[in-house]
Amino acid sequence: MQKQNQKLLSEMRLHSSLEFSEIYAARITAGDAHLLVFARRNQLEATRFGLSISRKHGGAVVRNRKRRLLREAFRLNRTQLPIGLDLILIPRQRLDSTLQDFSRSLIKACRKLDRLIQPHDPA
RNA sequence: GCAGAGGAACAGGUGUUCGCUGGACGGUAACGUCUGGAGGAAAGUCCGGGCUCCACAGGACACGAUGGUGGGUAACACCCACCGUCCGCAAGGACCGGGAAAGUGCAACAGAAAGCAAACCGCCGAACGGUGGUCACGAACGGACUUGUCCGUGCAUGACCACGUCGUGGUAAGGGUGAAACGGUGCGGUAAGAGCGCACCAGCAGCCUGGGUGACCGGCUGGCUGGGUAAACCCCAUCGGGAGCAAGGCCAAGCAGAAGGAACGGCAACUUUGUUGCCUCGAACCGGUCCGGUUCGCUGACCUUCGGGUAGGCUGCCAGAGGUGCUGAGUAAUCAGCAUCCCAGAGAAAUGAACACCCUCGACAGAACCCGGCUUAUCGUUCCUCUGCCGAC
RNA sequence: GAGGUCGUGGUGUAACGGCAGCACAGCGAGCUUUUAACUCGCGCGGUGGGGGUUCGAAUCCCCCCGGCCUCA
Repeated sequence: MQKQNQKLLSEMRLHSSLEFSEIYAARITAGDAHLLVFARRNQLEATRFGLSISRKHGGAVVRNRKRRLLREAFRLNRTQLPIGLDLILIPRQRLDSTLQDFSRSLIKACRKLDRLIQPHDPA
C-alpha cells in the first residue's frame, strides 16, 4: 500500500497549455525563498501539478535538475498534500535548493493555498 | 633525466530501496516479469548532404559561396598526401595560398617625388657654347733705337689650362621622409654616373618536346623588367532551384460563410451542335528578373482579403553513408569483402532521489527527423609515436 | 527550425580605412547673501572579446559573447 502511494502517474500531471493558462489566470499564489506555487481547485479526487522553469535559471542541465527535484518532492510528499488542487510549481532562481527545501516549501505552500481557496468553494 | 612536438582513449565506480520511460512476454484489466534508456561535444546552428513537398528542377542574367595541386567522399567551406611562402636548432606549426602587362579606384601625415615617369635639389669641365688665363702666330697702333729687330697695348685665330658663378647637355649614384621610392649587395668602370660590364641573389622570358598526373622543381641562355592593395570594386574558374519534420501523409471530430478579382475569341479537323489540335488573350505556378515551360479559362474552380471551426489520434520516428572484429587494396584520408551485434525515440516531453562503501573526490554539459564535418566549452587521468639537450654504458 | 539587427566615456548618440568627437551628467572656479540658471576651465578615459587582411581597423574578413526583434 505504501508502495502504491509513491507512484507518479501521468494523470497527476497537467498536460495542456489551456490548463496552465487557467491556473495562471486565477492568480492565487503562495511561496517562499525556494518555490512559488500557483493553484486552482479542480473537480477531481486527485491533486495534479505542472512545472515551469524559465531559461533564466541556466542551461538545460540546471533546469533538468530542478525539474527532477520538484517531481521527486511531489512524488514523495503526495500523501501529505491536500486533495483536489491543480498546482504549477515555479522554482526560485537560486542554485542551492535541495530536495528537502523543495519538500518543505511544497507542503507549506499547499496547505496555505488549500485554506485560501476553501471559502470560495461551494462544495 | 629535463624541455618540447604530434596523436588516441576515458569522462567516477559498486550495492540496496523508492521512482520515470521505450520494447517484448504474461494478464479481461489493474498490474507483474525481463530488457534497453544522452554526449564527446548531445551545444553554437557555421557549412554539407539524406528525406519530404513544391509537375520537371530547363537556359540566360542577377545574387551568393568556394579559391595552390592531386586524391577521398553522398556532399562540403571537411579530411589525406604533396607543392609554395613564413616561423622553429629539430620533431613540427601557421597560411581566405587564383588574377595587379583587362579596367576603375585607394594610400592620411611626412617627403623633391606615391605611380606616368619626369620635374626639383644635387653631381659632372668628357662634349658645344660662355667667362678667365697662358702660349703661338698674324695684322694694326704706340714707343725705343743698333732700321729690322725688340718692348708694350688691345683685336682675330688656334692650342692648352681653369671655372658648375651662366646656358645647352649628361646623370639618376645621393636627397632628412615614409609602410612602400622604377631590382639588391660587392667589384670594376666613368667627367659624373648608370645592368654599362662581371659575380652572387631575387624576378621575368625563351629553350631543354628535362623531371613530375599536377601544383611545381632543376639546368642553360638572354635582357634588365612592368611597385602595393582584390578580407576595395572587379575579372576568371567551379558550384548552388525553393522551402523545411510546425516538412509531409492518413484518420476522426467540427464550423458559416461574406466581399472582391481578370480576360473569349479566331482557324482547322472530325464519327457534327460537342470533342480535339493550333494561334491569340488572360489567370495561376515554376518565391529575384527575363526567356522558356506546365495547368486552367464563363461558371465550377482558382487567387486575394475578412470571418468561422479544429488544437485529438496514427504515421513520418529510428536498422543507419550504423557499431565491433578480421582480411585485403592504398603513403594516407578512405574503400572493398567476410563475420557478428541491435545500441534512446519522448510529445508539458523519460536517465532521478535517498543511504552506504571505495578511489585519483568527479570538468564542460542534456537527444527532439537523421547523418558527415567545423567551431566553441571542458576538472583531470592513462597510453602511443617523435624531436632537442645533458648524463651513463 | 529559419532569419534580421545592434554592441563606442556614467547615459544617449556621431565618425569616406588615416588625430575617436558631440550633448547631458560629474568635478573645480567665477557670478550670487545662498541655491538654481549662466560663464569659464577640467578630467575620467571608452569602440563587447579573440584572431587575421592592410603601412594603418570603431570601420573589411573569420570565430566567440551578450542584448533586442521577426516568421513558422
